[in-house]
Amino acid sequence: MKATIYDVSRLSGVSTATVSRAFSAPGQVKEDTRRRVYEAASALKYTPNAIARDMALQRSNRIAYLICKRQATILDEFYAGICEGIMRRANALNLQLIVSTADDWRQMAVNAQSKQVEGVILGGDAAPELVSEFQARNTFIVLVNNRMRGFDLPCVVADEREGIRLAAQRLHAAGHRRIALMMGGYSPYIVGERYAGFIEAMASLGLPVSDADVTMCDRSAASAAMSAMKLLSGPDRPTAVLAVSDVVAAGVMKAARRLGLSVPGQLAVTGYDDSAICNLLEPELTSVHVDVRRMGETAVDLLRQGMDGVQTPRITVIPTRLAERGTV
Amino acid sequence: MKATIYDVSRLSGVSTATVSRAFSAPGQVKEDTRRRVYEAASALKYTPNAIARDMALQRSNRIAYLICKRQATILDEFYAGICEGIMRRANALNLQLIVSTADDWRQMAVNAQSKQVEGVILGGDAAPELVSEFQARNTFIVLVNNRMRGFDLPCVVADEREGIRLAAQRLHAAGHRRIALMMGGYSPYIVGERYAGFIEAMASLGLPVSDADVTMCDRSAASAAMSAMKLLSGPDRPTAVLAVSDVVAAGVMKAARRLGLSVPGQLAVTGYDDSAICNLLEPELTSVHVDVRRMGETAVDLLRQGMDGVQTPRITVIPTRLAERGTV
DNA sequence: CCTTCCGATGCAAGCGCTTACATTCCATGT
DNA sequence: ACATGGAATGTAAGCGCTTGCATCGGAAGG
Repeated sequence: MKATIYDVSRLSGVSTATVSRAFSAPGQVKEDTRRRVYEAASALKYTPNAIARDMALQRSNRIAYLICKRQATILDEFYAGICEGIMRRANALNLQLIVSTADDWRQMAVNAQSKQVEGVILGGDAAPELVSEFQARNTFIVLVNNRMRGFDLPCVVADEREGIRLAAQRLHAAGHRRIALMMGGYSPYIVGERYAGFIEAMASLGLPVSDADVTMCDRSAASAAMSAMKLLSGPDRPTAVLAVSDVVAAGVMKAARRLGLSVPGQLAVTGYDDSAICNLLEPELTSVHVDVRRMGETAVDLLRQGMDGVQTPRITVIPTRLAERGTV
Repeated sequence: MKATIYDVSRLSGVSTATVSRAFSAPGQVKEDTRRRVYEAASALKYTPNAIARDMALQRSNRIAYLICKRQATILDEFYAGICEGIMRRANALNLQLIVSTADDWRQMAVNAQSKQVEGVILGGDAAPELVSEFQARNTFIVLVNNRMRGFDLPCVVADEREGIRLAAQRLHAAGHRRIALMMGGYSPYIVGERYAGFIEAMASLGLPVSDADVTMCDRSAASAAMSAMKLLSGPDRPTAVLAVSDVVAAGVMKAARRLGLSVPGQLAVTGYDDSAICNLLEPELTSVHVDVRRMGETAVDLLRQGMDGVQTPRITVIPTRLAERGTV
């Protein structure tokens, strides 16, 4: 039913080899012949069969993006952004992309092989076993938004410390001296970096950090609001909160409203991710911006290069900046 | 390098045909033989090569999800939800999924063929030419969140009218008699349905609809806020606003705050989509819930069946319900 | 006019799997 | 002991493409 290279060959009166070359190496075919082939092809509505091509070339051009985080999926704007970047780049580079969340990674590692996946992008924090599994099947790996010690893998991460530093600096510039950190619900790597960034920034600003001012909560706004209530209801409360995500920041703002604290008047807040909700909150949320799409694109580029045997940098850092709005 | 069916065949001492059967039709192979085959396979870390299989079987098991909406992508929570459902189901049914946004659909239609795409899910409002293009290549099509007259295509849509009706009813039950509708920025189909739903609902509640109470705005919160300012600042203002999306609702709430109107005290608001932001707004937003994931899953099921030649229903309606929170 | 050489083309062998058809095996029935 | 049939297995021909190598044709050089 669908036209094959044979049909084109017959109609144009040249061999299949020539037809093949006319498409994949036009330079090797005489102008005139090439034109005849193209005519025949379009008359037959012929398009090369990518599957057969892959089969013959012994490659699959397939990559996978695994989101390794409990209940974090494409619905999470952050991962969606990365995914968006990955998709775009994959399409552009003619790579098949398989996206999967982590819940079934055990099995994923297996049919990653059967699906002939040549490279895999691991988002969130991947289990070391998973990594070994892929390495054993010598599938090329790129980490995104994570780093793993013990494994020498290329990774692309945001400049977390810088992001936090920018936020802290901004708060300091606005006159805040007592700055609290609210974090939690993220991967060890992220939590680690942001915490370290906070400590560094506070030190360089010459501000003390009290243990009471570093609070853990989970990633929901409700949980954040609860923790924030506790943090903010004391008499000697911080005047600014540096939240680990926009959702947490939203929780903090809820708590502030409940306690009758005006934002930014009596309490300044910064978020992280610069997600869509920043513009919806009242006042609009100042937040650390990361170009997630670029992270995704970079990851694919790295993967592509790695698969092609090109040497790639171990660590690619995507810059962060502060998107200033109304909460400071 | 990678073990093939031949290697397994040799090691286990049976023919490749038997190995093949041991994997794809275990019932046809004697218990004992099957075990030998499996042992050999796992010794060689063999996994069937899906590409070769597809090639032999003359099918690709590839489908595509095209988001046909300017600047709406996976970043839009709504589409992300559908996409999530599609991915899950596609993975479960062992289908390759290609996700692409609409900007390059022209070319997409072409390499959809070369990539051997067997079926395509069209999200948002697709161009009729696109549809014809696919039909010409006889690629099976399923529409999601849209319907197209002139084409007899299976589609899965949410029960928009019911959703609007539920919201209107709820507002009515809370004593509101002057209910405004704020909409815009969506596809003709969605706008049409929701508008019709509004008119229907108001009629059945015995409430009059004044033209002044139906406002158009685009999909951003800022635009919505502006329109809402106008709508709400007159002396004879509506007491409730039924917004076409959560973002628009957020804009309305902003306007209300700016005008000093308390929500829900002096103004009730309902949103649509029941997205993550509902819980972040203050007060939390009452919104129409749609099981988008199920929409995606259903679309894949429909596609699968269609590709298999099974007769499928023309229209699948996913029920909607009202997620009640604090803005009514 | 006849080599020489190179660009253009054709030939045919795979790539790893499935499957129709042929063959072999073995448990029955007689 | 032997015919018989169904179950288990083997044989080999594809699926649509690429590509190393062989072949051909014509321009350039002698």
